[in-house]
Amino acid sequence: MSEPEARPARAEQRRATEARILAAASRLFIDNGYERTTIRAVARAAGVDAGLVMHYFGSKQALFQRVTQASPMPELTGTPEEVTEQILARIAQMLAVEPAQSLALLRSVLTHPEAAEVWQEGTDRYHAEISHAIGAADADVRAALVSAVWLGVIVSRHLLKSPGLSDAGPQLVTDLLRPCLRSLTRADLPGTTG
Amino acid sequence: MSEPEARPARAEQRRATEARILAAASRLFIDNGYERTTIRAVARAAGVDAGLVMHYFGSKQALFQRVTQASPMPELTGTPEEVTEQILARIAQMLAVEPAQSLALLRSVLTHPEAAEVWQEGTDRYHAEISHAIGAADADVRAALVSAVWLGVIVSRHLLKSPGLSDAGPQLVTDLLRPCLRSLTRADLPGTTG
DNA sequence: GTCTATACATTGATAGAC
DNA sequence: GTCTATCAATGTATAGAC
Repeated sequence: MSEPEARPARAEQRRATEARILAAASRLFIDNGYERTTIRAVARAAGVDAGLVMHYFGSKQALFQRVTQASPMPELTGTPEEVTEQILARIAQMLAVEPAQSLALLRSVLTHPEAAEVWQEGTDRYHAEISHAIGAADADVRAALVSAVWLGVIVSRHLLKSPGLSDAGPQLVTDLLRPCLRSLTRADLPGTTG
Repeated sequence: MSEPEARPARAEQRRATEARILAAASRLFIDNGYERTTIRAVARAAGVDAGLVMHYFGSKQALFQRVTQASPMPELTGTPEEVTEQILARIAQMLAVEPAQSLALLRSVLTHPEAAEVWQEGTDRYHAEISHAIGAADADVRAALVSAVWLGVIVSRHLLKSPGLSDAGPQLVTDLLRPCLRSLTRADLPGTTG
């Protein structure tokens, strides 16, 4: 093998270009979804040629996977109350800063089959952990509802940009959401004082 | 004007064909969304030609509007408790039978700009009514959260077909959802007995 | 390592024959 | 009232020049 240190700039430049393409693709996938995001548009936004994008990532779907692949989430474990707080903390985090990978996936989850599949896999483990913490007969329904609430809040805020929710502070939102999620994760209903 | 009663079958056949096209379009828009639904596929499913679909509806977007135009919903009004029950009743109804117009719109709400616009208009009035019933300082955030929960539940059940939620009975779901929504529509938190 | 040129399929939409 | 033929545009993906 000849001098590997002779051309360190080559690999570095490649990584830089690749990063620019990924950033541009992420933005476009988040804003416009899978179908409406074209390779040409990604290339233009990244300041490169469309052929180069294909050369680096192979296909549009592969590029999408690279953008949406999320780091494995930490486990949800403990009592129902503890799990609820872990979920609330996670929601607060996703409200504070835009979760790029999740948003890119969520934007296309209703219209791109591959995105729906990845989403399913992710929520399956999620459901199992919540359901296990609840431990009631209808735990699976409750876990699904917790997941549905979480989905609705993130989608409404970041993607639909619902007025009144996109401006609200994470602290306020999680405070309002706490009793709501508590009622879902507690097997015994606290009773409605009506 | 010559005999208008001579050809009653003409108009009737046209209505029948139009109805078949609308039914096919509805199914495809619900299942695949706006982008992935092609005029050709609609025509094929309806057993007619693609040109005929264009001739009847003018454009793909016009066809989409015809499919997604919903009958105006009844007002939400009364005390927070009453409004909550009205929302729960509406959710129960949408869980029992597939709400075709809403689902066609919801499937594309994240990826089709026109769908997002129509959705916005619909939820604006919704928010105003809920917010008015709550009448607290953070009423707009609460109303947006109620809407987010509603969105998450319907999407999870009918579009994402979340296991554990797509099988559950409407009665069980609304019973589980009641304390959750109550906590959002009551300005005074009932307190978490932890 | 980057870009040009292009093949190939599919789309929405139009014009006109029957 | 229904269908055939076609247009113009756009998409992904590939081959090859620089």
